[in-house]
Amino acid sequence: MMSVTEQLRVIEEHVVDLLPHDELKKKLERSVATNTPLRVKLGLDPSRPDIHIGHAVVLNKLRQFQDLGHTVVLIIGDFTAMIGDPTGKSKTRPALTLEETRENGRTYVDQAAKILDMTRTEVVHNSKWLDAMSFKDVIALSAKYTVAQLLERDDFTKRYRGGEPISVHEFLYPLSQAYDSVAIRSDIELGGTDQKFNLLVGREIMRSFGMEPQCILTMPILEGTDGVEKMSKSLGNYIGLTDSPRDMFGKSMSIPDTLMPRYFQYACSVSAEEVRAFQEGLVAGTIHPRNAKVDIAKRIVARYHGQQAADDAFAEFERVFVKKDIPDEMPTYTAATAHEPLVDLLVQQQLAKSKTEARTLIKQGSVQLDGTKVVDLDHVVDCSQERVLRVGKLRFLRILPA
RNA sequence: GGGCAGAUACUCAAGUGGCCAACGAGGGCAGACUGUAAAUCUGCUGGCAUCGCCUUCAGAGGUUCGAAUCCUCUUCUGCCCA
Repeated sequence: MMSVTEQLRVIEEHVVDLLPHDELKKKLERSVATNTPLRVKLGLDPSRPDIHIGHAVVLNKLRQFQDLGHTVVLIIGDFTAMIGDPTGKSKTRPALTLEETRENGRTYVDQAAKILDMTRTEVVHNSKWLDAMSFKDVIALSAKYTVAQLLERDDFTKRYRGGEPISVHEFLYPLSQAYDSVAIRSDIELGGTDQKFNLLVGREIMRSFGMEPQCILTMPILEGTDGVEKMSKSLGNYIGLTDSPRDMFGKSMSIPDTLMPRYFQYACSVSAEEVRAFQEGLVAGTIHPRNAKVDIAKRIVARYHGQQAADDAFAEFERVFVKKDIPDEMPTYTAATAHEPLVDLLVQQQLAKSKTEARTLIKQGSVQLDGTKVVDLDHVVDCSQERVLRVGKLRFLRILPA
């Protein structure tokens, strides 16, 4: 096992908050002295099963803990997901059944396994202890915290001031998450910076249960490919861990230039020195912005699909977007008849949502057949031979004769 | 329990009897340009259809030649008083 000083150096890299620092040091010292790994907690929300490179920022940090010999405890929030939404952002997130949350939890863990060492990972469901609590237990738990303390949370404050509704059960989420820490005897809990409040509640609750409080560690919330909102599936600005190499590469290339340092630092598994060199190169102009972005895109693809896939994705990108050629692979459609009206074809193959949209696309000159723009709204496609239909920059369809 | 205010398209937000498929902003999509699916500029953004028609402004009724706009009830939300 590494020395405490060395461990701290690794742990601190790229983090936003690490509180309280000296408590963690003590825990590490004890861990080394007694040869006992720390229990490192991460809670997962299984209401959305797909994880993206934003989640990966925290998962990478967990992996570092594992490489230092510590134990990761993944808590699948199946109980909390059954009840509904904690953030209040989406007002009517549907409550899931226990089975759905279990299923989502499984796929989540499968994806997390791309990053974590599963031999050093415990996976638990919080329904195990939360479902077992009686109403009396819940009241006893909620007596340990005050409304004023809960209202300190940023989004509660904002909503309260803004006259937006806050349901009582939303107050219970931080408490239930805190209780998770009690249940698994957490030494340190990780999360995004948006979780800071919830993580700190965990400390208070653990203390009131007579336990040594956990330390907390937060990682930055990675912005999505739009460069503004945080990365999330529902906003459609995410790069999924299971995205194809082509999509991963293309999405990476679509980030704003200003975001490149962030992505380089948090999505590319690089050292602090590399980050510094990268930023200096950009500022000094010795690194061309486009090459910098290609570098980032390649690293991200290589991280999840391997170097070969990264090189292929780059070559494909060059061909399709720089040379305006057509991609290697695209969806195919076998024509039902020899002649099909273009508008119907677009809708039927989901290249347009409605006929009106299909007509708009044609009018705007976005539709190409074998590289030639089609502007006739009533165009009938001759499907007696193989054709390539293109809509916009991204959507392709190979049409095969009947 | 009482009083007041509000509910508009993906989001925010105008619109208070006809000129409203509904201003504007964001988002999304597309075009031009480019170093890129970046930035910038421009267009489109309910559906069907080559005039035009159909379905929308929380829900259900009603008034009217005509309503997102007026009335009644219902549902939901916020604020104040208790």
